[in-house]
Amino acid sequence: MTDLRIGEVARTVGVPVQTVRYYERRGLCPPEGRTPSGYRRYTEATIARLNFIRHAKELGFTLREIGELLDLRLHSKDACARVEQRVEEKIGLVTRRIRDLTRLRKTLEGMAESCRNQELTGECPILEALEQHEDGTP
Amino acid sequence: MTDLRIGEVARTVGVPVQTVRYYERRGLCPPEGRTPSGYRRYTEATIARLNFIRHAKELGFTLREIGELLDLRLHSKDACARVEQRVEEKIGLVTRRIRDLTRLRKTLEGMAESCRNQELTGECPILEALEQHEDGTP
DNA sequence: CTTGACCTTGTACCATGGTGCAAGGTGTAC
DNA sequence: GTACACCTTGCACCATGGTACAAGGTCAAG
Repeated sequence: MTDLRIGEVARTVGVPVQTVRYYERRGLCPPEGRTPSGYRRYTEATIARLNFIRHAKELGFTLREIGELLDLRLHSKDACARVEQRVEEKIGLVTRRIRDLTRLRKTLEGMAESCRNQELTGECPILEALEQHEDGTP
Repeated sequence: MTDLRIGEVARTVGVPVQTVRYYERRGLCPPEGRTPSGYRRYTEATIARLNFIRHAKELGFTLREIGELLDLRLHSKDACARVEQRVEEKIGLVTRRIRDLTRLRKTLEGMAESCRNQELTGECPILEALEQHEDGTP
């Protein structure tokens, strides 16, 4: 299995090569090494990494957070116990997001339901629906 | 119930006044009106609105998306049916995020579990754990 | 009627996450 | 050896989401 150059990995995951280099500067996807002439060498692992980054970005994680998630993987050989603690932190973060999104979805579903039922009144209960959303960020 | 000035609402929700004005420029929180001398007038509703914005931002929504969510509320008097369609779209978006985050959490939980079990091997199964995350964005 | 806290507009600046372009080296194909 | 696609670095520019600052008006207290 020969290694890949930057253009190939970029094309595969669908990002510009500049973005790959930008992520490298941010420490998110270091190349495997360099060819004698200075070209960056990558493997399939980089493609998985870039797909993970793309995915995590859509979920609202910052590049910093994504880096931390990826570091859980990179440093894994060192100390499982220390890694585990950070994994638990991330689980907490993700759980909070899921809970908030679930709450938001519930509100939206209430709105849809209200819309369906009250077409006659002309006054959707939407105004109050979002008001419940005030507690927030524990 | 007298109305509020920008400093009061900003202090209440914990954002700088400039941010409130920025959100106004972005169409996210228009003032109720102006005093004769030109001060912006707000009500409690603005505070709910700003809290919603703060909250939604933490969930990874862009200001544009937040504006669309808030518009569902603003234009609600017009046409419930049209609103309902957009609400359903948002439900779809939120549902997809919840699903992806749930998947990520499952992966993280697997990582934590592996860490706990395999402290002897020195080789956490973290490297494979995230690989499953490749499908993605339907 | 001045002081101080607050408001106004306008403009400039910042960090994050890219995107593009110029100038030049590489590498294979003809 | 000369196209051509691809790579390199470096620097400039962009949008988003703010944040800060200057110059000036408002208003209640003393």
